[in-house]
Amino acid sequence: MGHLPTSESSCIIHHNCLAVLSRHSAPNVRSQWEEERYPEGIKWKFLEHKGPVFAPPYEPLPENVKFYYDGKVMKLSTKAEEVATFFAKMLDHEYTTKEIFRKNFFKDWRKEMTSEEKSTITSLSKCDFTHMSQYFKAQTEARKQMSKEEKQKIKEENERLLKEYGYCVMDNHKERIANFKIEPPGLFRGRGNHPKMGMLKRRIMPEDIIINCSKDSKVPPPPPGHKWKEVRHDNKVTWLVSWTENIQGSIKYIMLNPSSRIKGEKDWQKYETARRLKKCVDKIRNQYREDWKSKEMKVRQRAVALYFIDKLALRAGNEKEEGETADTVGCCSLRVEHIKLHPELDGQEYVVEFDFLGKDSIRYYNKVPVEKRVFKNLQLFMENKQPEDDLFDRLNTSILNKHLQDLMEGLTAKVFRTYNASITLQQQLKELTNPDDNIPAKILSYNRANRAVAILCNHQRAPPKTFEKSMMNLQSKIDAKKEQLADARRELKSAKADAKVRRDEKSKKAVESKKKAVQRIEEQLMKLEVQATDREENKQIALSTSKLNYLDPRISVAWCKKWGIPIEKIYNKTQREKFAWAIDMAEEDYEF
DNA sequence: GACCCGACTTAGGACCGAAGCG
DNA sequence: CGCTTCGGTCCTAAGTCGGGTC
Repeated sequence: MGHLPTSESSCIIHHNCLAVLSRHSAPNVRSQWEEERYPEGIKWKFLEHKGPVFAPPYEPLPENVKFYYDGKVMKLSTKAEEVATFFAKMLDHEYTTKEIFRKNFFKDWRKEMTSEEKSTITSLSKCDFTHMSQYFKAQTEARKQMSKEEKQKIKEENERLLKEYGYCVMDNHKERIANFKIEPPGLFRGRGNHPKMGMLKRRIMPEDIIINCSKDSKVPPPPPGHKWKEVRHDNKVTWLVSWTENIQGSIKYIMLNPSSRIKGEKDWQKYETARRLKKCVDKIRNQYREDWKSKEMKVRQRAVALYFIDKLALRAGNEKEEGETADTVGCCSLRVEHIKLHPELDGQEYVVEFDFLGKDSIRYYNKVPVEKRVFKNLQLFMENKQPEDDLFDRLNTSILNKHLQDLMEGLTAKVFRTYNASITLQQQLKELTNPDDNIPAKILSYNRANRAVAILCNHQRAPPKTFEKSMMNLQSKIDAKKEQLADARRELKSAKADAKVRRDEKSKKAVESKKKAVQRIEEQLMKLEVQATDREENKQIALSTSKLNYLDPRISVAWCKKWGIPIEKIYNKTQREKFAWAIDMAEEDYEF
């Protein structure tokens, strides 16, 4: 295998290049630099990789694992059996009880059956997968029980695969690939109420695969007996491998890891755009407030939508094809049924109550007081409409983004999310960091600032399955600690009384040690209570998404430098790799 | 301007090994 | 030591947005 360097050292160079540039440069210098290296949309000059790793082939079940139809044992053809195992593996999941899931699955399963199977198996409810399911559970159990040596062997095999296929060379750099393994076949599980749940996600073959690499590279060979769909040499894109998936008909890609030069630069660029927005956001805000009064309905709708995007960090909200995906919306696709207007609510005037499902079917629920003009406009937009009608019927993301482009080069709806997230972090850090705090307390403040952003962006998570239980465990620990404290206090009291009577050194010492014990227990109790609050506050909030995608890492790096916090306390290894550019370039006085 | 497609970013959940705790 | 909890990684779905076509 030709050009892949074995040394890691070649990776280091590019971060320093970024750092050197950034210290002296205004944001636009960078694009000049980029233009020097890559004229008009060229992403690389050299690209070589080993191609994808395919999912392991299907291994038929052992003879003794039975499938039953209508109470009778039935031996399935290999293809039908494979699809049946997908269902059997999900039997415990409530998915498999859902009407749509079952219907979609059964339809696709039947396509894999032989004609005899098809004529026999006519009802999913007569299928009994429990024996298969038990077998897989036993397998999982067996895997857990594996010896250290066996586990080590698997680990080594994975490392070998990573070493062989997990890297590529792009323009003199050895780079880590993000997802070099092809997605295995299985049953599609959409998020939320997805109309396609349960459909068969088919096995991807070399014949489905488009390879992208440079002409002067060593083209990866397809597996023996197979051919690639196509080999192309397109240096205007960053992907190495692509294929078309069969559920939505969309294209999937193999691309580089976030630590790569190409991703890092893009990330940097994203934050630079957000910083440019910072410079003109006041002007833009004044503008959209003016537009609330416009004679043109289209302009008013645009201005109200933009206000929501800015104030509430809503997503743009592209139109979606009905029936193809879960019914979710963003700002421009809000419908009348998603908001309620309250002229007065809980002592506040002009409150808008939002209730809709956003990306990933995550609920957005918020009651927001808005300015009178916005409120009146919303009333106007809703006049003579049905609940299922679009709130902004004269607006879509393309109109909005074209307008934004006129306000600032490179401005789109999502830049507001990046801008507001980053500026919020910066403000919150300033506000919450207490210089006298020790390091753990400062980190707590950091997490609080992070949390403020996560709430703004509505980054939620399902409460961990064991949340209630673990909360109860924690509570009983707290209760136990309280009792312990009460005991310790009683002991202290009696020791004091004792010392008063005896007046000797020994009893004085006893008092001192009891005092210390009380203090220690008080501290432990406080720690537990802080932990409980923290956990409760974090119950439904996911911090990682904003940390990874919305917060300019230079803010965090600067904060760490300023307060002497080791960067490792804020970013783990993966995150440090992704944000290497920022760690290199940000000084303690960095301002977003 | 509606529609479609391609390329890319953003997203939450499953899983698993390590750390923490009694 | 055995249990629970935590944190990191992997996985892949679901968005955004620009460009092309008609």
